[in-house]
Amino acid sequence: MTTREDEAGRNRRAELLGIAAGLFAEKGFKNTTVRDIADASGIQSGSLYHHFDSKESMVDEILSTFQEELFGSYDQILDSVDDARTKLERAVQVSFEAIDRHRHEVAIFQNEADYLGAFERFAYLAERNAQSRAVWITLLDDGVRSGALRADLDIELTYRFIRDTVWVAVKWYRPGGTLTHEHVADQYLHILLDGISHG
Amino acid sequence: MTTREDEAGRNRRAELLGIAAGLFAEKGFKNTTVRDIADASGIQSGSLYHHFDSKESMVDEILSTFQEELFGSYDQILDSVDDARTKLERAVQVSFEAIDRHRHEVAIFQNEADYLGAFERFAYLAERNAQSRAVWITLLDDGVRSGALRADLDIELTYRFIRDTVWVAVKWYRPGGTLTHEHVADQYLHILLDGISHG
DNA sequence: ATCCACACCAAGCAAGTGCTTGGTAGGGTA
DNA sequence: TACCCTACCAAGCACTTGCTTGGTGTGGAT
Repeated sequence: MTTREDEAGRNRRAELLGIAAGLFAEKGFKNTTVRDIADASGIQSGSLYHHFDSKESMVDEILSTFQEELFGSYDQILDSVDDARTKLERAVQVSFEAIDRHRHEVAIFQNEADYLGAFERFAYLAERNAQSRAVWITLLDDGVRSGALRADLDIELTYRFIRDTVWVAVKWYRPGGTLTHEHVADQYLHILLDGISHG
Repeated sequence: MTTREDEAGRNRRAELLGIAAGLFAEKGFKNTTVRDIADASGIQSGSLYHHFDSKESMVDEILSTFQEELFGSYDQILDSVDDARTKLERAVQVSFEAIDRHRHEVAIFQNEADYLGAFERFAYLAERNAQSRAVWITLLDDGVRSGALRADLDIELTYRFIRDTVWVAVKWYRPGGTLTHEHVADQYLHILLDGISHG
């Protein structure tokens, strides 16, 4: 009942969720057993059910918490007064930052969205997907309209290429390695905006 | 023993493998049960073991057969007398063609390479990965050396971006839809080579 | 007519799955 | 002291998993 106890409880929850997120990202949701999570946490599998209703509710909490934060960042960009090109650049940068700071969550979303999306409980995943598409399409449309981007772009395909290439980086990017997420974002924007061909 | 029986046997094998590939691609290898495959094939789960040793040997056959074909195509490109830019374009085109013709196989490789690669039996997956990297790095190096590509490219990052964006298209590309794989390859090469920014 | 290989079925086993149950040690509260 | 709450354990239940076993019907060859 006291504040101290609540905090202790929350910390333990967060700790267990972090361990679960790492396993879900590495091995997949279905392929990670409750016993795996318990072993990695140093407790018995049954004890997890003191903190969580089910394995499903663990991913649920992991994904929804992360997405709330991510889309908050996107909204800030859309609401800003920057020009179209700057907004596009910031959206790419924010995405690579998310990969840097929340790689487990990003990986889980990338790998499990299709499977989990089939359950009613995870219907919000499809909504977030549509929301994400809306963000990028808006940025690209504004870019073309303002003259910052080529007028002959296939917007839909361009959106898919950006989305895919950004998020799939979670498969190889490792924070603390030789590459910073800022550097990766810069290089990617250079390729995306200017191409790789000479002149 | 006769040729006719062999052919019938092989056709049935291929048919069952095709069904299995579709399920593995859609639901994941571990997440697809032997009973799922049997149900989709209209037989009992035990009957699959008349044709195959194990579930593992099914993916094995699916992946190794596909990779043999794909890398044959890459080798043809490397051995050709085309200039560097043409080779790069053809490699991209061949990859999108593979997505068009073997989407299940591509999807399985993309999704399961990490998991399966941990087993000795699938060590060849890591080798193929290295081989693929060698192909792209060669193409990019030649491109820079010949002046077709920008000299300031981060080759390693560029390779990752190309690889990721090409193969991840298997997640949304559907043969027989409004987009042909040739169109997608063209658009992608346009973005990759010239960028999306105006002028 | 007999044989036989092939493709399949019906039943079930051992291991692993998510989750439940009844209980306990320990620290804070009244 | 008596009480309660939190975080955990030990055991196990119902179900699913990959795979095995012994058997059956059928079509072609002899």
